[in-house]
Order: sequence, then C-alpha cells, then structure tokens
Amino acid sequence: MTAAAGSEPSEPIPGATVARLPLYLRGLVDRAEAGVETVSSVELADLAGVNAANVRKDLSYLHAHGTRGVGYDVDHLITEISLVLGGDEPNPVIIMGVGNLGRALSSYDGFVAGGFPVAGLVDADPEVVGRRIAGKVVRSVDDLGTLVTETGSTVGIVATPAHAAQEAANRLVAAGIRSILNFAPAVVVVPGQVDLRQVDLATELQILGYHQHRRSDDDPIMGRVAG
Amino acid sequence: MTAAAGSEPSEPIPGATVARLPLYLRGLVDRAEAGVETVSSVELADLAGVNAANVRKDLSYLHAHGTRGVGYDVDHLITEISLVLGGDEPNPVIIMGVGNLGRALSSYDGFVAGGFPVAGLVDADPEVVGRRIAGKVVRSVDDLGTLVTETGSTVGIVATPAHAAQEAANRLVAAGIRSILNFAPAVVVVPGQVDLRQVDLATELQILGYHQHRRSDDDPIMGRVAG
DNA sequence: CGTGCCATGTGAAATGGTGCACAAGCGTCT
DNA sequence: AGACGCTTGTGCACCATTTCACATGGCACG
Repeated sequence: MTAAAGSEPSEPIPGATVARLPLYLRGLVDRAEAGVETVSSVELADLAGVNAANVRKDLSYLHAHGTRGVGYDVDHLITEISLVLGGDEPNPVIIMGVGNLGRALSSYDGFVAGGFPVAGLVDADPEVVGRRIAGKVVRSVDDLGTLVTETGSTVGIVATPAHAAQEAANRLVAAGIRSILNFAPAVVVVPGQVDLRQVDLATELQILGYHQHRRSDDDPIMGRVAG
Repeated sequence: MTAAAGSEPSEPIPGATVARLPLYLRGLVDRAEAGVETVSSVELADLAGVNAANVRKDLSYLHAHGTRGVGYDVDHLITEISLVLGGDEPNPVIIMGVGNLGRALSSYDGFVAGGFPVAGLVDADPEVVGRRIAGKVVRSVDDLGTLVTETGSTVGIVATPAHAAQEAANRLVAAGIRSILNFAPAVVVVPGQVDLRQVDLATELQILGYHQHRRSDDDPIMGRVAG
C-alpha cells in the first residue's frame, strides 16, 4: 500500500516535530513489545522527555488521530510515524571513510533497526579497499557511482577526516545521493536539492563544557573537591 | 589567570548561541593556523555556515568586542570562546561502554583537540575489563568512583547498549560526574544538577529520511531512476 | 439511557531565535 | 586635519516553536 499516484502534497511538518518523531517511535515500539495497546499523550511525553501538549500537537500534524478519553493506538501510531519518516521500505546507506568512526557505524545496530541498512563502505585509501569490514568489502571511491546504482542507496554518511569531508560529500552528490549525514568536524556545503545534517561529536562535548564551566563559575563553593 | 574569586554571574548565553560557538572556534583555529590575524563577521559566518548578523549578535554575548572597520582579532577571539566553552583547562572524560562506538570514540582526535581528553574507559563485561584499547586499560564499573577521583573527570560519555544506558548514567552521577553525553538510543533521566545531551545516530538518519520521503512524494516525476 | 470521567485537539499567548537595516566608530589615505 | 570606506553593534520586526487552558467528544458504568 504505497502512496497513491495522486501524491497528496500534505502540509509540511515542522522541523522540530520531525526531530521528535523518532523519539516517539522508539517509545512506541518499546511499549508495543511490552504488549501495551494504547498510550496517552502524557505517557508518550514521558517516554520522549517532552511536554504532553507538544506531543499532541506533533501528532496532530500527522493526522494520526487518537481517541478521546482513551489515548492513541500504539500499533497504528507506529505505522503512521514510520510511514512519515521513511516510507515503507528501507533506505540503504553508503558510508564514506572506514576509519575508527566509519567502522563503528558499519556495525551500528540502530541503523538497520531504523530502516537504514548499510549497503556499502567506501574509502580512498588503497590500503583498506578490498578489506572486509562488518561483513562487507570496502570499495574504492571510483566505484561509488556503481555502488550507489547497484544498491539503490539514497543516503550517504561522511565519516572521513575533516579535510576530506567536502570532497566526500561532492562525490556522494555526483553519484546521485539525496541526503547526507556528516560526522566530520567540518562545515560542508551541498547543492540545494541535497539534504544535509551535521553531527559533530566534539561540538557536543564543548556545549556541555559551557554549562559546566558556567555552573562552577557561579558556584565557587562547589569546588572540585566534593562538598 | 583563572576566574576571579568574585565569580561574576555574567548573563547567561542563549542555547542557540552556545551551540554555534564551537563552530566559530573551529573556523578561527583554522584561520589562525593560516596566519590570519583578523576576521570579519562575514568571513566567520561563511566559515560556520550561518548569517553574519547572527555571528555579530552571538559574539556580543561574549563581550568579545571587535574593531569597527577591521573585524575581530583571531587570537583574542579564540581565547575568549575557549574560555566560555570550557574554562582554560582540559575536561577529562570517561567513556562508559567500549563496544564498537565506545572504541571509536576512544581514539577520536576531535575530543583531545576540543579540550576533552579521554581519561578512562569503563565496561561492565569482565571479558573486556583489563584489555588495552587506544592505549588505555579498560576498567571495571566498580572502579568508576576511583577512576573519576584519580583523573578529576567531570564529563561522562555513555556508549553502552540502550538497555544499559540508564544504569550507566546512574553510576556516572553517583561517581560525581556533572555532564553526560549519551550516545545510546534511549531516553535517560538524570538529576537536575547534571547536564545531559543526547546524540542519537539512528534518529539523525530518520530525520533525513523524512525529507527524502517527502520529496519523492511531492515529485512523482523524480522517480528512482535518474531523471 | 443518562451521567461522569478522562484524554484529545486546538486557539491563543508567551517565548526564543533570526535577519534586516542602519547608526556609530575606527582606520586609512590624501 | 578632514573625509571616506569598511565593519561592528543593535533596535526592531518577523517567524517558529512551545506551552497553557479549555472546549469537545468518546467510553464505561450504573
């Protein structure tokens, strides 16, 4: 039961809402496995760590109506969110760069579970090309185009060193990739039709650092030795 | 020249700004290495991929004044941002869980560069405890308290499987950790005085999936075969 | 069948963030 | 010394998002 040929434009869902949908989905799957059949917005809010009214408004964008006095049907909601997030079929991903991070991502279970199986690994270093990692043979960057076509991949992950990130992104775009997740600590630019998300591990720590530093600044009493 | 005993409260910096500071810092360090001495807000905006007015407003929160007609002093700005983000000394981090991801993080260069050297690795599996990974011996969870005290760590990284994440966080908190970066795909709750950030790899892909799915929904012409 | 309870769905206010546009200030060149 | 050009710093308006508060409506129980 794929999308009707009519292709209803459907109002765009706010970005902030989209970012929360995976959280809801995770919570829902958890509850489904526990055998629960309905959840209230309050429970779901707890599960995802957000406000209950927020949950209701988010779900209203999906037209995933609940039942007043009862809550939302877990299975139905799972189907609904899954559909919005990725369609009903898996999106294979290509990982560029099999350094430490790339290797870890190659065998990250969460990707498969989320509908994003790793379809191929690519590296520029001739030394690693041809080696088997996480059950897959590492391909050369020259084979990228072929690999994308063969596997029907539409998503690329950049896990190269920073200086190679832009080049890796360029190649992904040239090969026809539509969405890129960049783990390299570098700002990369892509054409407008390509969607890009940045995940910067060191940056996340630095943000934590700010709050910590700030706290110890305001609270000189709370020194480094336990109070 | 550490913070004065007076501990000026200093107005809190908006979260969105804090999240951008590491980007600025990276761009600035890059320019400093290239021997550049001043940057304009426009250059910095380019480097970080944001709006120039935004950069100026962000920097105004730091009281890191620039010179009109000239720009900002690179070195001075680096010092200023570094100070705000992490204080002037490194924040050692403890990594909980040395699975694929934990191992990758152990040798992630960006952490050290950002002032967050990895001070210790901890795992619950007796099989891996005692093994050397990235030059460090993996310690048992029972040694966590000692490890934190010895190394003066204040930041913890959770890289365990989802089902162990809450427990890992609990232990970090009990050991006196003040900030936690959670990579496990699970919502964990921590006491109010502890700062928590969530990085969910699968979630990021799912967000990309939404946009991609949506695009192909609106554009039935843009089928799976290249147009 | 009627009544009461409970959870959804949503208008509207509050909050937070972004970007424009322009005045103010600094350096430079003549 | 004076004028000009360049860039900062910021008031203001716009937009997105969050949150409250409450009317609406379904379900269960007597």
